[in-house]
Amino acid sequence: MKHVTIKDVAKRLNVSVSTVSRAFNDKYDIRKDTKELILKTAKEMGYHPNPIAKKLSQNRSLNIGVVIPEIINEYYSEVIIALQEFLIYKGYQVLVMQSDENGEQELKNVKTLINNMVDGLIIAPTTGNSNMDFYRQRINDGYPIVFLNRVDDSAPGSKVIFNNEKWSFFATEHLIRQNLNKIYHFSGYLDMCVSQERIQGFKKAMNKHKISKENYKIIEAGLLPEEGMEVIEDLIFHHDIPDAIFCVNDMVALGAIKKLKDNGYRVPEDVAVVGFTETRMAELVSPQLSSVKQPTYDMAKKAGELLLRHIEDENAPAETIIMNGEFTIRKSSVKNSSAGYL
Amino acid sequence: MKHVTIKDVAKRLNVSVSTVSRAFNDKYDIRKDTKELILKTAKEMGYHPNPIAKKLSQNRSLNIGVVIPEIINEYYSEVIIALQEFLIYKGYQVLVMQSDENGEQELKNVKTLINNMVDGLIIAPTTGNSNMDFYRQRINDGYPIVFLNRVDDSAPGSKVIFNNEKWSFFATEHLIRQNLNKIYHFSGYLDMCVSQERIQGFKKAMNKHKISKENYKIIEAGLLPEEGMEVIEDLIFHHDIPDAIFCVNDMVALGAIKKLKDNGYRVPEDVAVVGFTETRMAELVSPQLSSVKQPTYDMAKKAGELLLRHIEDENAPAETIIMNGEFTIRKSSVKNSSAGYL
DNA sequence: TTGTAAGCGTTATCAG
DNA sequence: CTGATAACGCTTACAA
Repeated sequence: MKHVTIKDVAKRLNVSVSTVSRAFNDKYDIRKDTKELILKTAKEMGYHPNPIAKKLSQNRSLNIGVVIPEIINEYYSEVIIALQEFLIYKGYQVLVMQSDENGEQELKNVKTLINNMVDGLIIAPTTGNSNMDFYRQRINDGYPIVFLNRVDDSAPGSKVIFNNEKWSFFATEHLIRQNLNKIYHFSGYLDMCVSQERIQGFKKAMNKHKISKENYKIIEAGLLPEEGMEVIEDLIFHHDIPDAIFCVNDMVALGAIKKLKDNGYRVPEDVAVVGFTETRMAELVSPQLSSVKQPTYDMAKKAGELLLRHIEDENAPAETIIMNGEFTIRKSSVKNSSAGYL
Repeated sequence: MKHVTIKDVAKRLNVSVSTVSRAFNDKYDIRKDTKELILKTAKEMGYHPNPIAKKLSQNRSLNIGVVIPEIINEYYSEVIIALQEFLIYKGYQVLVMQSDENGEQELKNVKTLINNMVDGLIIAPTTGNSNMDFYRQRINDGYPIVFLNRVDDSAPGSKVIFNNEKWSFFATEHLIRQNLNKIYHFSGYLDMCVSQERIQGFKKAMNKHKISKENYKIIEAGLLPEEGMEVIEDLIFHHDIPDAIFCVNDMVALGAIKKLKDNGYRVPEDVAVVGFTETRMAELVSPQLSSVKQPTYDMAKKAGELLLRHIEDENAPAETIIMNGEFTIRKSSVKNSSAGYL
């Protein structure tokens, strides 16, 4: 099973390898009929240019590395789909590696990809953003990196992020406007900037509506359903059930709803619940889950575009793109549906 | 930002490139202290062997291609995680491409990966298995390919598959044993072998228990929640609601449950429902969903092992590994919990 | 328009 | 044990 090489084709046609090479890269002058002949026989012989050799000689790989915190997460699945669609169309391969929400693994992934000569990286950092110094260095060295989500304004270089604060604010206001008394926020891990931003939005809404501190709470939950459940169990244990809960994401919200129901609380009648980062499940559960939807696909694509710009032009300026979303109100958060919120 | 190369290191230490190369590949003789010196200075200089060059000169890429039908699916997320874990540990990179449940895209993906000189492929074919002839050819040519899921016994080469028929049979029997009268199966796309196998298991259970044909039905739904919903709507429209439904997967089951509830049917009291291929959601919804669990992680890992065997030994015999699972009974399928099924 | 030959960063063969 | 040097398959000045 030998690979057919450029030499074989050249020999067969009694031309030089450069001619064959040129036939495959139309930026050089070459007579039209020789080109066609070469392309035709090459095809017959089953010749495919060897990308590895190409990479070596061109010193670029046409590969883009994508590093995500975890793959078992609809959000990042969608990111990968979007990135792949766009980048393959642009002639790049997409190499995906996942860090399992672990900073060290993330650094390993990034190094592996850099060693494999990816032309650029799109990174959604893990909780804690522990490798920012390393990234800052690379970016200063001129290595094309674009961050997606999971970083804030202060991150170096280009990035595409979601306006978490704003939409967290809206989601919270929706609860406040129903005159609910006690509103709790189940936040993500506190060392994630995304969590912090959502917390800020929550607080801002509380301040704007002059809700006193006794009437709201911010509780660190996490990102998983189990973590939402645990917090609820804890609250039940302390007889401290709020009128509404705004959760850092849908998974935590679904966990919370499950445990509430298991314990005889009705959603939304007893406790209204709102999620974030709409998953496919939001519409499938009952009650259907109110949630903030991010333009995941567009965000990823934007990140891809930005990255290509950096790859193609060393001096392209760093850009920060902040995107907005949508808040979809469904049953889980509307206590009194006659009030016109649905 | 020039890459430091083996030459730079050699020059710095006044040794030859081969010596440096040898220092990094311990299969050759080299004096211990020179080796250590080389390694040390190489590190200082920030040298990393360039995998691309390595690939070119060794004529292998240390890359494995993985082609999956869709990524926005927990099952395949888990597959990727497992494969990555195992293969990275073995010194390989994992390139993932998704076919979006489209045979042509799948073929493109496979060709791209082959052109990129992956050392082998793990493929979970899309619905219809339309590219089997192409794969058969490659396999005959000696190209290492292992199929995962989505194929049946008849597929060429090595494969790791799930015993769908058997576990579909068990799940169906669980419903029959509750003396439910009318049991319907919401199947996957009929041109998927996985669907066919699950249908076979369902039928086998019906035959064994001598259920007459008027009392069961097999309805093609698909793989998505929406498709489960549609079928339910149709049944409601025809006043044809069964006592139990066995669904091809959890997503269809969740869709079905949702629509049933929306229309005032209670699950499991009115209609018992069973899913397949346990997702994280199975435990989160109410009622919790009975489902068959596949050993996804192990299946993927096995596929990885098989592939490496083929890569390392051209003459390794093709193997077919059929794996078994677990059936977890939860509330959604137990009409009378006092009967001891829970 | 085409050919020659150097180079991309490694490994591997063969002398020494 | 170490050094030259020819591959690996392709691109790209430079010549012709």
